[in-house]
Amino acid sequence: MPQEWDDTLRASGYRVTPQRQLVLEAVSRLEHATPEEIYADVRQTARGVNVSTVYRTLELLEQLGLVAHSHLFHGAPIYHLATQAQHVHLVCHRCGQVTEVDRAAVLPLVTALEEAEGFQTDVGHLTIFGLCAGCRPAAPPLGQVSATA
Amino acid sequence: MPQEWDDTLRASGYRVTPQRQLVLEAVSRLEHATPEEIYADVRQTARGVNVSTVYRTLELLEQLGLVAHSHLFHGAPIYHLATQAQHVHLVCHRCGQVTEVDRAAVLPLVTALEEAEGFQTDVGHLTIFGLCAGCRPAAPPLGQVSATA
DNA sequence: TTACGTGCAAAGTCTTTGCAACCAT
DNA sequence: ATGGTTGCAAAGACTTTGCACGTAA
Repeated sequence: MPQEWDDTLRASGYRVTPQRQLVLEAVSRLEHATPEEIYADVRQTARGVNVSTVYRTLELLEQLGLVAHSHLFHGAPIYHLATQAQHVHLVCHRCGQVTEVDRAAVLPLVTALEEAEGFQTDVGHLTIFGLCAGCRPAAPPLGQVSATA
Repeated sequence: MPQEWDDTLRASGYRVTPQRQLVLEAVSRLEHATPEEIYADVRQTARGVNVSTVYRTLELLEQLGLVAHSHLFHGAPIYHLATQAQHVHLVCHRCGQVTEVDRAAVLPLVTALEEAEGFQTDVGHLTIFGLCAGCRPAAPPLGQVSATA
């Protein structure tokens, strides 16, 4: 259903504007982007668009359930289409690489939390930090960030 | 070993100062606190301490592996003692309650990611969003944030 | 036509940085 | 004594807000 976004807007009493389309397209194209990146992307098409519009639009689109965000890095919210929300982000502490894994990978977790705590996990909002296959050492001590003195 | 923090500092060539002690105590006492909250707490004891010192100290203590932080809410880093790092935070979307569960609860996840992706999960950094037992409805549709129009 | 949405600029929040005085070692 | 630390204030990064004009419906 990624084509009826405009219906969703209108159905909720909001207007369909080029800015909103541009932002949604940017989120779709970039897949994982900060407001700033989305802003930059949008500007390549329409120079007039303002940052505040991007923020306001992202907020609206999130309210409507069209996009979602997670906090992958320090202070930078990352937006993505809600239709891709049902995956989990793996973020590598060392190289910063973001990998997506299917929600199936975390089903054992969801089940465990459900049983142990009665907690209903929001899988689409889940971000997992650690070391990716390429960065993890052979015998990894699960270390903290190495001090730089 | 929560008493040898000063040795850790000195061993790494850093000085032991009242400010650093106060910040560490605040993190310990508050358990889950933002820099702002830590600052407020520290000020109750020593009025002279400055915000920038709190930030600098948190950064240092994190480098040394004495404290750690996670991103629990919108843009707000939450600090806690690294000795309590090996637990997972469950954050309720509706009531905001933060629950801690033992890392054992996520072992199935860690194992699954290890096998499927070769990804080494940093359990201490893991924050899971969802609905807590008290907030989840009987037949919960895992909804987005409700629109306020 | 009507009022929702946008651009613009200013204000706000949170965090970082430069520098001289200060104090742990 | 000596250089790591701190306080202070200013700068920075990111996000929000007020208002008048533009525009979707």
